[in-house]
Amino acid sequence: MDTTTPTAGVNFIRNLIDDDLASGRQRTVVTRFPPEPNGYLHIGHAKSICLNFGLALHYSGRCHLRFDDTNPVKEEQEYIDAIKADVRWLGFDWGAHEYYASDYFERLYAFAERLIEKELAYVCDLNAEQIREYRGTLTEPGRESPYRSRSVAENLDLLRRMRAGEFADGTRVLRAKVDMTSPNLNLRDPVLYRILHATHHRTGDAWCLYPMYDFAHGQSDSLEGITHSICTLEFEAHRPLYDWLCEALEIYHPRQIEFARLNLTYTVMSKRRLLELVNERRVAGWDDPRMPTLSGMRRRGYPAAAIRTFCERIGVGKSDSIIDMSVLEDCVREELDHTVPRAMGVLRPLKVVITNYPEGEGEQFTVPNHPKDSSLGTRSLPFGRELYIERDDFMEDPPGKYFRLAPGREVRLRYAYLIRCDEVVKDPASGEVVELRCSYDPATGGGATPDGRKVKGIIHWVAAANAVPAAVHLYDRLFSVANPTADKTGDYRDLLNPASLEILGEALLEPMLAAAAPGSCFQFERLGYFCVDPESVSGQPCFNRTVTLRDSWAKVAGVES
RNA sequence: AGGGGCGUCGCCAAGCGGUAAGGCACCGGAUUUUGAUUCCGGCAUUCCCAGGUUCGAUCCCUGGCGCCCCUGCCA
Repeated sequence: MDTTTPTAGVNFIRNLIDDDLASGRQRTVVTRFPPEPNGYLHIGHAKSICLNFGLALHYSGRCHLRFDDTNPVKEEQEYIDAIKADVRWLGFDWGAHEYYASDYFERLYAFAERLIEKELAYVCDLNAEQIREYRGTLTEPGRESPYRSRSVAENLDLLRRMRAGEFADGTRVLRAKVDMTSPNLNLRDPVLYRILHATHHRTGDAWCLYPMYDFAHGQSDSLEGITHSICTLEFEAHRPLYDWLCEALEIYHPRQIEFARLNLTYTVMSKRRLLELVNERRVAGWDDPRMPTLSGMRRRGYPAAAIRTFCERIGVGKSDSIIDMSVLEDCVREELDHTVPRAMGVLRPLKVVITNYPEGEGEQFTVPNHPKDSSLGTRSLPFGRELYIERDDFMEDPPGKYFRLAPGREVRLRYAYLIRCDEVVKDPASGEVVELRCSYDPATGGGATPDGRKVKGIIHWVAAANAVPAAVHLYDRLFSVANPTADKTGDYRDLLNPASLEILGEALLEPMLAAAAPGSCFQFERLGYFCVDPESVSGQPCFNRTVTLRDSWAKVAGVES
């Protein structure tokens, strides 16, 4: 956590908690992260996780992991497993505090009977459509259900028979008796329980009656002694109901606090849409490196520490916002720059022959693995007469500020020699440049420049003799517009970036990279950060580009073209 | 004349009556065997608008304007 600025980590929620602690309203802080296991976690969840677990850490309290599993038709064990793995990977530990709303089903049911006994709930026989009609509209009050005044005995009998499975799905619900004329629609006798003859991933067929969010979430919070129940803005209108239920049930009453959910440019952040992308095969899966999911980012090579820094940096507020992707990328680069070893890799190879270098010979240069952190050690880099350089590092007719290789020009081969381009060999048929014939200055080995001559261009390279062939996946933004869901009349899927994935099959890497372990990350000098794909096989590695390096040349070149 | 919430630099975000923090982005410039990193410097006389209270208002009051959320037996 950044402690260099006095306001780091401070937000309105911290202020509210400080007040609660100072006034004696609370003595400790207990938060919870309450995912529904119906999809994979994304960076928006990371904001909530960092907030809730971060608060617990800051106040020496605790944070529970609670699965909000009240809708069996959408939830699966697969999601539970993935969510736990993601939270752990992000660096948080819920200890023994792993809970499930479904573990409270019996107690929740008892709460329902208590509400009926207090004449604050009733079984309603209206169907879904009728309930909607009776609810009224935003500007007109609703009407009371004809079943609203059933006796306690009848309600209890009906609810018990509902639980016993006597009635079909949709035929009856349990409703809270609040106020059908409330301007807050959530208070117009909200549904508390619905009949669902569905098998639950944890409770099996024990129940055919399942509580709604409003009758499960706050009650679970209460049972667990949550002091601050932090959720996103769309639940603000539910808070009066949250409060009403705690009062009606006369149970411990946590405080609900709402904050703005995270939005990021060039991506989408709803589980519904992410599920669509997965199901419609527009991406390779939940962990596709282009996805804003934690599993996707992990596969992409984003370090967990970078995501934590990001969540700290963006702050917590109540205004709808959309964070620029560059903020996240900056966090990723910062983390990787400090921690990751450098390597040489050529993505789009162009053959270079050093004509004055002795044939059949070679040498090894000992080079540092990190320019500033010597603790990362050194490695040996082979050099020889035949090399490969990046195609982008040669231009036959370069523009003004280009200072890489061109006919007659001299550049430094990083950590090796100065070379001059003497001749350009082209494919006679296509005119494509296929080889460069260069000469080197033997006095400039290992970076030396005895005569002090100024050579601005430094390019990366790989010796042909022992280059490792590799596949490289280049990832770019998933969508081609900053806010793909802004236009409500269009389909966000039409805005997918067709160039979000580019597969390079002919990259050549330095020998050391052949043995790189899956998941390990490197900076390919001058190109960006790359990590070994988890499904990569040894000897024929597959690298994912995590993020490019900042490229001020690209800006200049872009302006000139 | 439904209710709730929000409006401080291009994007986030501090600020809580005493005269606009910070980050990202952007623009310079220095160092550099990565056009990277690092480092220096620039970047809101102004806080949605209009009135009012006050010696003094981004912070208080009044009235506008704009955006978001709520009419699932989803969460």
